Amino acid sequence: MARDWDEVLRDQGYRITPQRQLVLEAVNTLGHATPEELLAEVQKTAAAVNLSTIYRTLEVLEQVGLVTHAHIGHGAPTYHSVEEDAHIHLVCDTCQDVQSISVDAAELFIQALRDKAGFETDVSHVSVHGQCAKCMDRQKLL
Amino acid sequence: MARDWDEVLRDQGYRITPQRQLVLEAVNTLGHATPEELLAEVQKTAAAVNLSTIYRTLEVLEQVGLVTHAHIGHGAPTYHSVEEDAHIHLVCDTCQDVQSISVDAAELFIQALRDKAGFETDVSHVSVHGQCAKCMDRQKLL
DNA sequence: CTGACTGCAAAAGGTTTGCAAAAAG
DNA sequence: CTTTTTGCAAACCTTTTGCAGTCAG
Repeated sequence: MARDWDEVLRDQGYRITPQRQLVLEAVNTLGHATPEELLAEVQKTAAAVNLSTIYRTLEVLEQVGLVTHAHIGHGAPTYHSVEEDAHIHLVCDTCQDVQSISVDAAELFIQALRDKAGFETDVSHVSVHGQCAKCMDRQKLL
Repeated sequence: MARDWDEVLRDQGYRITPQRQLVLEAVNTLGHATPEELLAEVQKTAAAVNLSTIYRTLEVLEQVGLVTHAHIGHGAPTYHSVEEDAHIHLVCDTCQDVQSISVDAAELFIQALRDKAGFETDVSHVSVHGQCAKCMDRQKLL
């Protein structure tokens, strides 16, 4: 779990700093989180850390492959640990709820994209907009 | 093509204004466009139109079902005519290129989401991030 | 006429940048 | 000691909002 994340950074010429460690831990702790939420989490331990450091750190962590992000709706992106199970976001455009499902459901689809377009999908980065079961039901009642 | 778009608006209690007509025409003309691009297009005809009108108009047009939007990457969303063929966006995270493919490739996937999660996908709103064929090749050369 | 719609300017949200000080190796 | 990284403040970009005037019906 707590891999040699510092190795990964060092190998790419990056330095090890408490800020980077804290951001990475926050991503792992929160599972899904926006930069703002990560800031709050990090500041529980180190109140002096700045938002711009969060952004710069996430950029680095993403570059070396320790985290990924996905765009869920209009607002801020959410960041995930790479160690987490890959998942797909289903975003309900009516109630704004987000549910995660296993990537299994998309296996064939992803294969099709690879075959047809030579496109290599970043599985953890897929978000599908639509309407969730709850909101579908609610609509039927009208 | 030039349907009774005014009917659609009127039926929902909205008024017909030149701005709404121009924005709708711009969406149809441009195919894919961000609010800013739509503004530019509209201003070719009516220079006084304001950006906030574009936003408010798009909201209305989307509500009555005359346009849809999809999130492509970090930046601004792009709007499409509903009359256009539904398509899925493949966004390359390396070169930022966007290609559109037919929704056929996703039929089974969408069916799976419906079965497993009761989730009704808004097909024209799906964007898939990853790496395009060109960038995959380029990477192999290194 | 009356309420919906627009333009304008200001605010809000999210992200980026320049710079000097601090810290890593 | 050199170079990266950080904190801070300001800039930036996109979107939203309040308000007074305008226009569609």
